[in-house]
Amino acid sequence: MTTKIEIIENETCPAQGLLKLLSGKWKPEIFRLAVEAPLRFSSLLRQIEGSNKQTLSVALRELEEVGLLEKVVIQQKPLHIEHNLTEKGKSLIPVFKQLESLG
Amino acid sequence: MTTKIEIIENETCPAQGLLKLLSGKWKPEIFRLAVEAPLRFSSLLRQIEGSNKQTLSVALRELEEVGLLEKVVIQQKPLHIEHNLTEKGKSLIPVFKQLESLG
DNA sequence: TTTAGTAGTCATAATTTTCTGACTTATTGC
DNA sequence: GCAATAAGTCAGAAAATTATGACTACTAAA
Repeated sequence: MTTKIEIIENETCPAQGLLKLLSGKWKPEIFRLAVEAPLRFSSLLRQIEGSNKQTLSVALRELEEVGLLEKVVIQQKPLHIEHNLTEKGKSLIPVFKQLESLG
Repeated sequence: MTTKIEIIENETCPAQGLLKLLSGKWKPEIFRLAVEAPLRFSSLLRQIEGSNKQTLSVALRELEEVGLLEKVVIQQKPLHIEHNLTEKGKSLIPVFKQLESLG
């Protein structure tokens, strides 16, 4: 977490950046759930047991900052907020699939 | 680091495990160098600037514990120790390549 | 014999990441 | 009005990760 995006300096390992985007205690889980369906904050909090508001909030923000998720405000009566995979986020799905096939 | 391998419990995200193997400040870099050539502790320490003995030592041990690297003692006069990619380790190379092609 | 290199370990310290609980704003239902 | 849900923020505490410096054991060279 706190993936200091501003300091991308001396990035000698090209895969390291991407790997960092998905490191952090809950990010892979968040990503997996995002592949299945749009994310809602409060249901995420219920789905990922052991997690907490603060960390999920920061993780979502960071995943958005690096362009893997995007926040969508659904202008309806109760005003929903969804966090969806972006195209960049979707491009990571095959990598995930590959990781899953190993293990 | 300190990838508590014993506690693999409630692993709901299948890719999370693999992702964790390569998370940690220096592991992706170590992995990348291991793809290029067998690793030697002291040269690794020189190659990865900003790193330190302790962390590298723990990272190497953990990468070995999860079966991505293997320690090979070369019984020659000055007694060398090499850390090489295992088959499992090699199987991750395409995933790395994919990660690099994105970014 | 003193120095240098390899390959580490150990205890402790500093830094980062994650967690807890209180609090906020807005809307809906009773 | 009062409680509940959604979607958070904030400060501070706790836990995990990473870094530092000292030290070990062995070999080899000067």
